[in-house]
Amino acid sequence: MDSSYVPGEIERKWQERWEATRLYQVKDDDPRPKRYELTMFPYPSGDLHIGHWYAMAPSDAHARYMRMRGFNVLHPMGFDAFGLPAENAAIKRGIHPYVWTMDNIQRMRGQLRSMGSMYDWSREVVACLPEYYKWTQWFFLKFYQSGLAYKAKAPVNWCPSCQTVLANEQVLPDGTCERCGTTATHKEMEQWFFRITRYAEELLNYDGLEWSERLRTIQTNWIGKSVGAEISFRLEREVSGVKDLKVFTTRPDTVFGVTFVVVAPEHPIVPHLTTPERQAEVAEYVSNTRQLTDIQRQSTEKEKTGVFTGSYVVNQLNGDRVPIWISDYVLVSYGTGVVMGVPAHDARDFEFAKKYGLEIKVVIAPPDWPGDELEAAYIGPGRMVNSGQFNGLDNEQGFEAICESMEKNGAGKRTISYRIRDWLVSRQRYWGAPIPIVYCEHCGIVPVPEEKLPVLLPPDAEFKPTGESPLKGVASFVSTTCPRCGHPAQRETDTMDTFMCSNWYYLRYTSPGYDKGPFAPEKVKKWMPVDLYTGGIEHAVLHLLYSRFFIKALRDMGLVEFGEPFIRMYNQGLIIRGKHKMSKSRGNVVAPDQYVSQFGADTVRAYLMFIGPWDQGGDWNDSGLAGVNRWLARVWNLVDSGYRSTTVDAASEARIRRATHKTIKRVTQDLDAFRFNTMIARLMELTNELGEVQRAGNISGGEWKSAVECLLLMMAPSAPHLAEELWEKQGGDYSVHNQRWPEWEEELTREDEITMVVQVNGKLRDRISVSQSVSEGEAREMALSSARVRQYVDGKQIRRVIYVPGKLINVVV
RNA sequence: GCCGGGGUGGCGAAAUGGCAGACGCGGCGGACUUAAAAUCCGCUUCCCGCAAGGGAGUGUGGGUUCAAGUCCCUCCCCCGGCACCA
Repeated sequence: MDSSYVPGEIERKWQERWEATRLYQVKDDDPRPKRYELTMFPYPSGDLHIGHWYAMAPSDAHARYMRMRGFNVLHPMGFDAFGLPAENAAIKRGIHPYVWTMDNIQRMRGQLRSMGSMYDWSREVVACLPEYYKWTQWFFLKFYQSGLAYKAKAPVNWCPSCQTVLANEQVLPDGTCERCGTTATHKEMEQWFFRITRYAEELLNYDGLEWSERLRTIQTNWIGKSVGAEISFRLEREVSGVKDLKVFTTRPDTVFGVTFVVVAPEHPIVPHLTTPERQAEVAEYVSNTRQLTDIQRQSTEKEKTGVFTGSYVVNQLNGDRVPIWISDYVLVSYGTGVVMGVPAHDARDFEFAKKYGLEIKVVIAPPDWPGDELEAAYIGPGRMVNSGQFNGLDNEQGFEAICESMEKNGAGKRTISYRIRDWLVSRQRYWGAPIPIVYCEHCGIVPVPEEKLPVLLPPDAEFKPTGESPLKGVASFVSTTCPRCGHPAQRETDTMDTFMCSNWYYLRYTSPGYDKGPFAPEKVKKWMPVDLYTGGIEHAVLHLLYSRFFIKALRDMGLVEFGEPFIRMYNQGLIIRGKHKMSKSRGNVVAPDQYVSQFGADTVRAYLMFIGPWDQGGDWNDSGLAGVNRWLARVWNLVDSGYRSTTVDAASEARIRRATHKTIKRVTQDLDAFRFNTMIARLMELTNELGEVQRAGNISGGEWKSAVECLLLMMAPSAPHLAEELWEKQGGDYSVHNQRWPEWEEELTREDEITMVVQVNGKLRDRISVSQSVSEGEAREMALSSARVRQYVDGKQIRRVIYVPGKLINVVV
C-alpha cells in the first residue's frame, strides 16, 4: 500500500483545479441537449447546516449524473438575500442588514464550495443587490400595468412580533406566523395585492408536470374550488339601497329547504339589517365575535351560536319568508359572506336550527324515507320533494333544473367560488425591494418610470420595528417629485414580500449579467423551463404556487413562451434533530464543517444519500458516517494498492463482469428514480466483490482495470473528489466528470447458473443450482430428487407443482 | 371527521405477489500487534438445540392465493395536508 486516503488534501486540490480550469462553467452555445437542474436557493442565514447539504448533495449528484449522460447541464446557485433575519440582526447587534447579509454570503460560498458541488458560480444571483432588485421592481411595474397589482383596503393578517402584514399563505393552519410562530391577528389596512385569484382555475391544472400527488393536493386544497350557484334572496324591506342578499351555495338543489339565512357578524350590512329592538343583542354578539381568535372561532367542537337580526328575506323560488340571523360560523371572507340555511341537508345548519328551534324542511328524500323528522342532516343524493315544480327529479337533475330556472328569472346563476385570496405583497419592513410607487397629491398613485429604476434602499434607516416601514422615517427617501407632473410627492415606503424575489431568480440564472431587462429572452428560451427542481415541500403554497402564478402572468404579458416554470418537482424530506426542525433560534443546528474536516466532503455527501430514501428525511444521526468513510477508503485502497493477477480463471472473470454490468444497470435506474440510498448500497457491493477479487488475483489485469473504471465513473456524481483523484491515478484523462456514463449490456447481466428455491407447501425446503436454460421438466426432476425435499414429499400425494422460471418450484402435497 | 404517506432486526434501512432483513451502523468472535488503535476475515431477526436441524416472524385481527412485507377487508399507532369554506 502506497498511501492512505486523506480526503482533506485531495478535496482542496481538486476544488482548486476545477475552478482554475473552469470545469463547471456552462456555455449557452454548447451543442449538447440542454438540461436545467435547480435546487432552491438558500437564505443566507450565516452558516450552511446539514439540512442544506441534505438538499444540495443529492441534487448535485443527479446534475453530475445527467452531465455524464451527455447533457449540457445548468446547475446554478444563488442567495435569497432579502428578509427579516438580516433586519433583526441589525436591531439586535447594530450591524447593517447589507453587511450582515454579504458577510454571510461570503462564508456560505466557501462552505458550498467545500461540498464539491458543480455550481457555475459565474451565474450566481444575489437577490438583495440593486442590479437584481431593480428587476424585481420592474416586474412589479409590469404587474401594475397589467392590472395584476392593486392597492386596496382589506382585513389583513398581522404578525405582532414581526411587525408586518403577512400573506394568507404565511399564516399556518393553527393561526401562527410561519416565520416566528407568534399568533397572527387581524387588521384593516390599505395594502398592495397581486391578483393570483385571476389564475385560480389555471393553477388547478397540472398537465405536463411531474409533481407528486401530495404536492398537487396541497395546492389544490389551498385554491379550494367549489362549483355551485349564487342565489338572491329578496329583502322584505330594502335597507340603505340594498334590495337583496346574495348567497353562495354548492347545493342549489336544496334551495326549497331554506328556513333561515345567516350573515357573517362582521358583514357591513349587519347594522342595517338589525331592527331597533335587536340592536343591543346584535352589537354584543358582533363584538364578542371580534374578540375570538381564528382558532377559537373555527373550532368544530365549539357549539354554534347566533342571534336573530329582526329582518326577513323572501325565497324567490317558493315565496317563503325566512328570518335573517348572524352567526360566527359564517365567514365574511368566503363566498358572499352570507349563507342560506338548509338544516335538513347541511350538518352545520342542522345544528344551528336545532339549537334555535328553526324549522327543518326536507327537500331531498333519503332512500326509504318514511316522511318523519330527521335525526341528522341528510347530505346524500335522493329524490326531490317539497320543491314545487322540481318534485320527483333526482337531486343532481334538480341542481341543473333549478339553476336554469333561476338564470331565466334572475333569482340566481351558476358560479364557481375559490378559497384562495389575492396575494398580499407589501411589507412594513426595511430589508426588501422598495415598491416602486409614488403618491402625488394631483396624480394619485404613480408608478416610478422604468428608466428611474432601481428605487434604491436608503442605507441610513432606523430599524426599530414600529409597525410602519423604517423607510417612513427617511425623509430623503420619502420626499420626491411626481414623475408625471413634477410636483412634490411621496414614495411608497413598504417593501415587497421576499417571495417576490424568488418568483423569478431561476430566469436570471440564464443570463445573470444582462442589463437590458430581467433576462435575455433568447437565453430564457433556451434554458427554461426548469427540467428538475428540488426543494422542501414547505413551499407548496408559497414559493411554488407564487412562481407558477408569476410565470403564467409573464406568459400573458408576452414576456415568456411557457406557462409552467418547473416541469419535474421533487421534494426531499426534512432532516430534523430531536423531533424538531433545525433552526438557529432553537439552537439545534448541526454544522457539516466538523464532519467535513474529520471525514471529508465526499463522505458527508455519500452518507446523506445513504441514510434512507431522499423524500423521507429523518432524525440526524452521525453514527454511520464512519461506515461510509470506510467504504471510500476501501475504494481508495482498491486502486492505490495495485492489482496483481495470479491465477486467472474464466468463471471469476465472468462473475466480475456480470457484477459490473448489473451494478451499472441498478445504479442508473436508481439515479433516474432518485433512489440515492440503494445506489450507494449497490456501489458498496461492487466494491466488496472487487476486494475479494483483489485478494484472489483471479482475473486478468485488463478485466480488473475496466471494472475499477466503471466503479469510479459511477462514484463520480456522489464522491466527486475521490473519483477524480483515483481516475487520475488510474491514468484516466482529466476530468472524470467529462467522461461518459457507463452503459450496461443486458446480456452480460444475466446469470448462467441460478439458484432455484424449492418449496413444499410454500415453505422453503431446499435450494438447487440449475443452469439458466433449464427446462421445467429437468428442474422439476431435480427438485423432486432432492433428499431434503423427499423428506417432506415421500408418502404423500403430489397435487400440484408450481414452476416459476428462474425463481422457484413449489410442490403442493 | 375527511384525504395522502408510513409502521420490517438493537439502530438507519432493502425487498417486479416467489429465498424477508440487501447495504451500512452497532455487537460478538478471530487474524495482525508486546499491546492498543487502524485494517482484514467470520458470525449477528427471535426462540428451542452441542449440532444437524426445527419452529416463529414484517403494527392488530381476518381474507384471497400453490405462495402475502407486498393484494383485499377490520382495527390500532405515527407523520403530513384539509377541516364550520356554505
